[in-house]
Amino acid sequence: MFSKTLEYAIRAMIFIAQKSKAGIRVGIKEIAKAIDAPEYFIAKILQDLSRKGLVQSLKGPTGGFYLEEESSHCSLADIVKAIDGNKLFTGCGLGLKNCSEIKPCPIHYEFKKVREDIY
Amino acid sequence: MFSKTLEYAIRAMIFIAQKSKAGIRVGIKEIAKAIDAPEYFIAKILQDLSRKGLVQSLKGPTGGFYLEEESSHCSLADIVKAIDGNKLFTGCGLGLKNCSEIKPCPIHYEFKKVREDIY
DNA sequence: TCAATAAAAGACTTTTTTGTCCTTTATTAT
DNA sequence: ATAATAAAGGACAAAAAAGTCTTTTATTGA
Repeated sequence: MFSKTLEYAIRAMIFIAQKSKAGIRVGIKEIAKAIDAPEYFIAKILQDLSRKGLVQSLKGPTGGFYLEEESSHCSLADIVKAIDGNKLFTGCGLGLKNCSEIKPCPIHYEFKKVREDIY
Repeated sequence: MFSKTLEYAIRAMIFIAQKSKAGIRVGIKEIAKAIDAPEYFIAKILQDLSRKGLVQSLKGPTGGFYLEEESSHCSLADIVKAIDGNKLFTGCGLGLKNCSEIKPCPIHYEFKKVREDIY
């Protein structure tokens, strides 16, 4: 369903959100341990999400990752889109190029329901 | 959502089912062209599905792939399970090992609904 | 029986995803 | 100022997925 990268990203964002709500910034090591993900790998992922503005970070001692008020309303779909683009929400379930509402593939409407649920 | 292998598998199975309904066996080349998939790759996939009994095949001239009466009732979920195992239907949406009904992950119930829809 | 045909099987190569390490840059507290 | 800390960035390495090619085996029709 979701790629490893996306799984780690969602897990990390949830963890950071919880800590951030309590006013605490968390470092990569703590995050990696808490969500059971490879440290250097989740670091890369968070760097990416940070550049895209979904999470905030601060270098140096007492630094770490946290969510600004604005970022704390980020949805699961926002994370999916930041990591994998929105092919999950716009692409055909069978990967067909010319599938559309007018020319639907055999699973078009069922898949539409699934994708809307994820959203 | 689905891997390329799975996408091709589903597309091929649908195509074979249609042809088979008309009593026609179809060869790899025809399938590959019809579903727009790499010929040798879909060959591998169908060999696998053939071994697992989801599709039938016959070698030699006039040979090809087809569905027996029995196989023609195969569902999309059957194909998913044959290719990817049933991790999509039993695993946690966030990839957590210890997620369960008793100890659900943050998206457990939403994901359950999605997976049931796919099924 | 033999040549032609088409799937099965096995060995590959390429690309993508996943995971790791090392150096640089920014920040803090002393 | 400076030493310690922690994220950012870039360069790799390993594993998995996707794709290709060649040889073998089974079947058919002439």
